[in-house]
Amino acid sequence: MPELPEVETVRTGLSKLIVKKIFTKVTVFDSPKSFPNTDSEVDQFLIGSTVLAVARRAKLLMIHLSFDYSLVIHLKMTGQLVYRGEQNFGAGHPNDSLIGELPDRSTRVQFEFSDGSRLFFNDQRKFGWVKLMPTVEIANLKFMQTVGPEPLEPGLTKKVFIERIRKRNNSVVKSAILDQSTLAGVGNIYADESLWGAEIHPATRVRDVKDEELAELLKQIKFVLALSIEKGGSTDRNYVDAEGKRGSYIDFARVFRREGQPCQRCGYLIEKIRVAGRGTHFCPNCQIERVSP
DNA sequence: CACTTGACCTGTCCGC
DNA sequence: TGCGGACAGGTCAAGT
Repeated sequence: MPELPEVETVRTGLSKLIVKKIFTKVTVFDSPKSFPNTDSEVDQFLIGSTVLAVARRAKLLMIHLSFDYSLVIHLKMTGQLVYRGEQNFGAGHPNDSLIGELPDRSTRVQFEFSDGSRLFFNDQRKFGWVKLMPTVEIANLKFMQTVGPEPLEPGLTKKVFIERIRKRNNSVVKSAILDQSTLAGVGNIYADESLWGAEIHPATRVRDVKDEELAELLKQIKFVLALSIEKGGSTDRNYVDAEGKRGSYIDFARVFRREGQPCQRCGYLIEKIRVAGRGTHFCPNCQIERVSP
């Protein structure tokens, strides 16, 4: 579930909630995959440390700590990072929260701070992970060495984007933009949304897409990601922010989960097919697949 | 090598 | 209502 806008929303929320807090206790309900560190590493480098900052690169979250250590977190499909103050219920109105009292059966790790507040790492499908490591080692992670540019950074010009995506000329365009080494942060939702915006059929080979269409695709990717960050991300089923609240991008989605509904551009009914092994939503009238001769 | 497919898990929904 | 199968937003390893 969490793609760039969701992870960025969690990052923003956590920045407001946990910076300067001091870790006092960690309870791991499901190791080693969720949290592979040994007790002695945790005692030595996490307990007693202070949160300096919360950062993001692609879909990875990093909680930087004193003593030059960091917690690195990937939410994968169903991961959540939810903060709770001293009272164990969601922030705001009860309706804002998708989840009840914590920990619950999806809780993998519980972190406690010196002021009594807590941070929960929940993950129903157990694909996500949390790892405590020296901050300097983050750059050596294989993922960090291969991941492409941030789509919302000014450095990602259309020239750079076209150059990178052309390396996947033989792939279908949806697969190429889902590839984190092409650019960072696009997942299934925003792939479909941006391809609709650029009027490109998701199964078109990259080689059959013109440069100016790729430039438009990049523009649409930037647009949908920025819009979604503004809306607090997409909550399809699982995703919640650091306060347990849902995001509202889905209300603005043009194709994702809108099969059978009229296209906002032409009125044809949105269809759902499989492309690159993923559920794919598109308009069969304004996104026509082209095949090279 | 470039690209696609299956595996990792649990929960939910749909059809019989 | 019960049960089997398909499917779910990400990434990697294995296979073609």
